[in-house]
Amino acid sequence: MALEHAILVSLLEKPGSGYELARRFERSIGYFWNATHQQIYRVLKRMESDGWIDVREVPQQARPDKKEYSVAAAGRAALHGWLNEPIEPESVRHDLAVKIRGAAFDDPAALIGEVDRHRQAHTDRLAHYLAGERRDFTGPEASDPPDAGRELQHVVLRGGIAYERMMLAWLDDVLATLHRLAADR
Amino acid sequence: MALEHAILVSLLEKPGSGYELARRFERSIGYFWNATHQQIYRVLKRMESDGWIDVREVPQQARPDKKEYSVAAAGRAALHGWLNEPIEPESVRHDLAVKIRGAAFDDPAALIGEVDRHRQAHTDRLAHYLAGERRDFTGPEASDPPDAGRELQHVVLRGGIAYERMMLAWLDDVLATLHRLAADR
DNA sequence: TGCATCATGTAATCAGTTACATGATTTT
DNA sequence: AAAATCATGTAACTGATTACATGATGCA
Repeated sequence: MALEHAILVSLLEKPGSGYELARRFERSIGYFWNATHQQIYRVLKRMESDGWIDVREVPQQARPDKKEYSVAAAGRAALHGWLNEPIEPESVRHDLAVKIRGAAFDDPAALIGEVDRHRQAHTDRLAHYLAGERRDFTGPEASDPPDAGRELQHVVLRGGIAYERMMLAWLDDVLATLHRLAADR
Repeated sequence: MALEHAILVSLLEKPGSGYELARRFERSIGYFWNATHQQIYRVLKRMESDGWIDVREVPQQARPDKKEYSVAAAGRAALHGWLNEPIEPESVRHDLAVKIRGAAFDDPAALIGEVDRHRQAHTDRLAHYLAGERRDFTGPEASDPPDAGRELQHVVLRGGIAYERMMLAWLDDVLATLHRLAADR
């Protein structure tokens, strides 16, 4: 399990409340890791009682108070342990691939709309990533010594960009195949 | 949930036992959907009691008897329903991406070995896919009318190939970044 | 007045993983 | 003699999803 670790990394990058973490998981981090607020609150509670994170009550005006979490020494140690422990190259779950193979036993043409929707979603994500890259990773080049955090965030973002581009190309391939099957029969 | 549906598709492509399904999930299908035998046996039982699949006891010589499952009318209907119901473009979980960002708060160089291991795993998978493509999708071209099942299986396989190629290129990018950070500091 | 945002949670259920369990045959 | 393959399952636990619940402020 690694939701704990994803939270640790996010809190090391910037301390924040459960609510803020949930929003980060919806946006940036959420593209390679997702979690709902219910899940996050539960895990934060466990992490706190395990001494991985510290809490600080932050009173706010015109807003409910929030609990700001930050990483404690034990949390850093836990992250260190996890980083030095091998993980399995993840086996993905591509629902869409199952649907495509399933379409052989149904109407392939009926899938076109669905694939189009996915294509649109990936187009949007790609645009979102590229905007983020332009915002955060252009301008003042490599400081010396280089900022490791910045470099590493950038390489992860480049991964997201490569993934979306690959998906778009593949979805075009899928659409061409579906159209071909719909045409000649 | 879609394990049921993945099983339906697999059984439509070819009826088989729980054990055989588990093996298919390890090999071909397992690259875009994974499931253990325990999970599969449980789901098969539920699907059977829901009337989605039929069972046939197959006695074998020199081997334990097996239960061969095949898709019933209700199962086909369930698949049809699922195919015509939109699914969310999946949010993936990239543990490795979390580790890479986490390395900013630890030693980036320590991650090199791990990333190398992943690179090797993806190289192996790519080779496996390409071998499968050569075996199953070369030779006698487009029959007329084309075999929809074959075409759709091929386009899914092309997706797997594109994914592995993208990952290899990205992991090279990651390795270059890690080496750079390890060198100048 | 109604909806969105900020902020936190509980409870129930469902899905997935790990461990345990059995037993024959075939291959090294 | 030991390990791998074929074949099926149960039990316990952990993780994830969905539904329910509350309550203030600010905007249209």
